[in-house]
Amino acid sequence: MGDAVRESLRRLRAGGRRVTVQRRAVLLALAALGCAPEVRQVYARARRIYRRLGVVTVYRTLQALADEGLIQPVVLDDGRLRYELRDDRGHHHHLVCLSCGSIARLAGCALSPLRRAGSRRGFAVTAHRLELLGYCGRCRRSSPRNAPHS
Amino acid sequence: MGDAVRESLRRLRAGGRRVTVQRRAVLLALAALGCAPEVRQVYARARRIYRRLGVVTVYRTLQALADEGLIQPVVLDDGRLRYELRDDRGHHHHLVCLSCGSIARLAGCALSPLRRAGSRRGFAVTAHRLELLGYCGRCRRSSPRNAPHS
DNA sequence: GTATTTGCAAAAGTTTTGCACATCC
DNA sequence: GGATGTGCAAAACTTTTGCAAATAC
Repeated sequence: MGDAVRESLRRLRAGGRRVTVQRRAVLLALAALGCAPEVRQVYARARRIYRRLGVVTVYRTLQALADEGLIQPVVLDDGRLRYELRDDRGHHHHLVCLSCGSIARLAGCALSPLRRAGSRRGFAVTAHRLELLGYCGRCRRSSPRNAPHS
Repeated sequence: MGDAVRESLRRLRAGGRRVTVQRRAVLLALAALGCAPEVRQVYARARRIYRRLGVVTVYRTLQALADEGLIQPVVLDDGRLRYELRDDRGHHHHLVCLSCGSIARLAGCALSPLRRAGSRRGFAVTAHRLELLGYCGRCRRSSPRNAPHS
């Protein structure tokens, strides 16, 4: 089990929540899946770890983990619920490939001019969401596939 | 009827599509609603213009209008489908209030550093999506309400 | 032992599809 | 007249909720 998962379980317990096989499975699935998998993917993966897991439990577990601040909800174009593990590399955005749907991490965040634009209009910016859409290296080399991530 | 709506109808016809009461009603609703209303809001509003309108028609009309490039799909945190009229003021982002859910237009777009970051990784950025979340002027003045837009 | 968590079934939503009828051009 | 659109009902999905049984601590 990865250190990140072990640490999450510790913090879960510290938050007064119980550690169960189901929750461990969901965390392991999130760790294996990387950037912003959707609930159904998490469910499928976690079930390979604990066969008897139900979808409902996955929804509730993800909600609980988000409440504890251990995972981050992410919404992309398809509008489906996605979550990803928060790690010590901190805040980041995503590169979403329009051809194969792959999602990669993009460090860095140059939004100060936009935040200022918000302030000028009396709007206090406390968070933001940004995704860059386009074509990943692999798809640019081959002919683009027909299945955009939406 | 606004010029924007009249122009949209013209382009719709030019695209080989038919102009119907329903489509006119949907366009008028979009024009009245402004930034990124969700389908249900469009439906409610359009029905005030043409009583016998069905939701299904709204979904199909919005899809058709988007295919013609007359409206722009927008996805926010709640994951619901939203659309807004495209106008000649061009590309823009949104200021979304976490307290009252209001959505305002934010002109300007300073993303070149991020686009470059994408290119460095072999990713060709062709589009992006950005929302700034926070509290609008009205909500900052009063005590924030309990109903975030999600 | 007790509060928390799970799983099932069922509900609540949103969005899509099939098909007969209407309507635009 | 013929292709395009509409409306209804019903399906397909995703996400939420109620409740009895199971389980963590």
